[in-house]
Amino acid sequence: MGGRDAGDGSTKALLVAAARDLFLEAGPAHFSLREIARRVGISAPAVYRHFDGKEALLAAACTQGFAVFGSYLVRALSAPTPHARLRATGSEYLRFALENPLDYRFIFMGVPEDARPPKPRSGPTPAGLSGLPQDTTFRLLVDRVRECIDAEVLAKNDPEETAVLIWAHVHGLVALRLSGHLSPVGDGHAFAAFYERSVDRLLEGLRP
Amino acid sequence: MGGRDAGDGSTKALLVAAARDLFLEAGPAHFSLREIARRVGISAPAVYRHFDGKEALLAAACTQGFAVFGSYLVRALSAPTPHARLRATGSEYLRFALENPLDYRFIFMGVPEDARPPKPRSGPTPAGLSGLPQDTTFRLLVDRVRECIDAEVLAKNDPEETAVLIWAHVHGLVALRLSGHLSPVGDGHAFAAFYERSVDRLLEGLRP
DNA sequence: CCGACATATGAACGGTGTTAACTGTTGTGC
DNA sequence: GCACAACAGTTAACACCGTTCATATGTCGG
Repeated sequence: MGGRDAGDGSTKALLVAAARDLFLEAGPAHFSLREIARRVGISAPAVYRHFDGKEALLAAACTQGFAVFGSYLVRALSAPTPHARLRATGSEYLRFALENPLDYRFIFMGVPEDARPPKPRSGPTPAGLSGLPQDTTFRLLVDRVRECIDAEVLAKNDPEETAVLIWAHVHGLVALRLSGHLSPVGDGHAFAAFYERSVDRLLEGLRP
Repeated sequence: MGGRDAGDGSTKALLVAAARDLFLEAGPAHFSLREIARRVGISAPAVYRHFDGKEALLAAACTQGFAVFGSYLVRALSAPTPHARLRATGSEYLRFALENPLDYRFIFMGVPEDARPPKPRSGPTPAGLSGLPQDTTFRLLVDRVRECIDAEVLAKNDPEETAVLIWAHVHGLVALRLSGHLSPVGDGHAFAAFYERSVDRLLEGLRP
C-alpha cells in the first residue's frame, strides 16, 4: 500500500470535488469526512495528509468555488463606463451561476457558518461574508457601486448597503431559477432576458 | 429515579431554551443533544420522552421563535393605510430583533437547512423559507406588499420578489447591528432612527 | 391496593472526527 | 549505488455522537 499513485487526479482535487458534491447531496449535518474518503477510495486518516480536517476540507472547497466565481466577475472590468461595468458584473454573476450551478449552490446556498471552533467568537459573520475569498469578490461589487455613485448614476447611499441590496436581488433570481421555481419562465435564454430586465429595473430605482 | 419532578419548568421548555442557547454558542456542527441533556440535568435518552430526536428539538425551538416573531408582526395590522401597515411591519421587525436578539439570531442567522433525511430531495428550499411557521410570517410581509401594490404605493412587480428585496434590506441592517458592526452609529435609539430612515428610502425607490 | 402511565435511567450499537504508530513508494544528495 | 528524508497511504484505537432497548421508579385514577 501507500506510495505514489500515478495517473490519478492528485487526490487533493478529487477530495474537494467529492466534498462539494457530498455537501450538496447530504446537507451540512450528514456531511461526513469518512464518506468522502470512501468515495475517493482512500481511508479516512489519509485525508489528513492533504487537509487539516473536515472543516479545512470544506473551507478549501469554498475557496476554490470563490476563485472560479471571481474569475467571472473580473471580466466585467473591461467595460467602458461605470454603469456598464456594474451591469456587466450582474451579467457575469448570472453566467457563473448558470455555467457552474454546483459551485454556485455550494458557496451561496449552503455553508451557513463553517462551524467555528466553539468558543472564540470575536466577531460573528457580518452579513454572510467574512472569510478572505468571499470578501474579495464582494469588494468587486462594492467598488462597482462606488464608481456608479461617484459618477452620479446611483444615489449617494452607503456603497456596501447598496451592494447588499443589489446582491440580494440577483441572488434571489438565481436561487429561484436553480431551484426550479422559475422554470415556467422558459429556457435559459428567456430567463437571461428576464434577469437582465429585472436588474435594469432595480438599478433605475436606485438612481439619484 | 424518575417520576414527576415538581417545581421545575416542565423540562420541555428548558430543553428548547437550552437547545437555542447551545446552538448559538456552538454552531450547527457542534450542536449536541447529549450536551443539552447534560445542561438540563437529565440523561440523553430522556430527551426522547419529549421530542422525537435532535432535529425535532431544533425544529421546536425554531417554531417557538417564529411564534414570538409572528406575535410582533401582527401588531402592524392595526395601522390605518396599506403604506402605514407596511411601514409598521418594518418597525415591528426591528422591535422583535432588538427585544429578542437570541431568538432573532437563532431563527435568521443560523438553521440553514434543517439537515434533511439524506435522500428524498423533492424540491429544495425556495429562497430560504420552507417550513410552516416561516411561511406564515413571510406571508404577513407579502400580503402587506400586495396591499401596497394594489393601492399603487409600490410598483407593480411580483409581490414575493419585492418582499424578499425588502426583507433582505431590513435583515441586513439588523444582522449588522446584532453583530456589533454598526455600533459606531450610536445607541439603540440612534440606530432605530437610522433604520427607519433607511427603510423609508428603500420604499421610495420602489414606488410606481 | 393496584394497575396504568409518564418519566427517567444505564447499557449497547453503529457511526463520526481525530490521533498515533507503521508501511511502502518516490525523489535527491553524497 | 545507496542511505535518507519526504510523501501518501494503511490499520488500530480513542472519545464522542444520535439513537434504541429493556428496565426501574415515581405519581395518579379506580
